[in-house]
Amino acid sequence: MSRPPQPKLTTAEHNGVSVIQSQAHTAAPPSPPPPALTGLQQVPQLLPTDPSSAGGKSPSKMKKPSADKDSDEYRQRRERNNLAVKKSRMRSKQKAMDTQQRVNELKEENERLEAKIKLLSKELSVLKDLFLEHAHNLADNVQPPAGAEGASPAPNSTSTNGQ
Amino acid sequence: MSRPPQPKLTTAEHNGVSVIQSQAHTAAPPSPPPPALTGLQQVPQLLPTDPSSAGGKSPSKMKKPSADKDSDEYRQRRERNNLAVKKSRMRSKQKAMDTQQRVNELKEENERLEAKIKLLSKELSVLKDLFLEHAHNLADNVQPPAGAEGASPAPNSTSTNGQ
DNA sequence: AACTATTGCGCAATGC
DNA sequence: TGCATTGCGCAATAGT
Repeated sequence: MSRPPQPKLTTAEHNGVSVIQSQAHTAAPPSPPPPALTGLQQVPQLLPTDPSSAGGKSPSKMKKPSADKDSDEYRQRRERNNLAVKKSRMRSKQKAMDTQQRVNELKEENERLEAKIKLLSKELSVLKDLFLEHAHNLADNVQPPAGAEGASPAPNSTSTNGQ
Repeated sequence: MSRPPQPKLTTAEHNGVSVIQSQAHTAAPPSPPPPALTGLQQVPQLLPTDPSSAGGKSPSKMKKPSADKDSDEYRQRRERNNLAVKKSRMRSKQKAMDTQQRVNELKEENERLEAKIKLLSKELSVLKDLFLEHAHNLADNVQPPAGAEGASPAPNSTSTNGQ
């Protein structure tokens, strides 16, 4: 909502982005325009009041025969719009970049999560095995053979995880 | 006078994409262009050869003073470039959308993974608890009357334990 | 009704 | 040389 209600013409500096708005949109390309080359530029040269308008239909409509587009307000509006356009495009681009970045972040997180899953799965499987073993021991026999291997040496401390 | 751009309505039809290259790029937006509105168009009105060019260096260079932009090859090149531009922009936009979609997919996957992690964690915790319980039983060995958990050294001998 | 924000488009410079 | 990208301005339109 930060909309500077007052369109102060002149070098407008909205944010940190400097928008050098040259007076005429003669375009100010990054590289110095070759002075002797392509001295062409879009010369709007619009029609002041449409000379060949069909037979003056409803002649009462032009407040100012001399001001339709060739000056003043028109120019001002154009300039404002140009600024708006620039801003909008910048935003758009920024957004695209942000989205891309988000993809990267999400990808990373995904990997992390997957690793974690792997770990947990492993732990689970180990515990389960131990359990089964135990159950077997209990069920199979009741007498612990002296040197029974794989029996139940000692519950020991579980590996525990490292969450 | 020179209203050079006499863009003969070459209704250029390259592909399926109709590029109505009307006389002036008055733009032919999707919606029907108001016939009686905005009779303005960017009239390129370029400068023939820039009179103020530095001293006529290598004067021999203009094959046709009358053909620089107002016709032939120029127009063709423009048209091509316009197509290229359109294509490029379409691609760009498409890419942006794809990226956005990717974000959504990744987000979903993320949620899935997290759910899985939660599940595994729970399972693990259950098993661990069981284990601990068991360990206690074993450690306490013989049935503790009721609340003799302080410690019962009991050199034990793993035996006679009824679950 | 007046503005800004978006969007499609063409032009030209520049990057391969 | 030719297509691809990119910045830019114009105009139509959507959104407030």
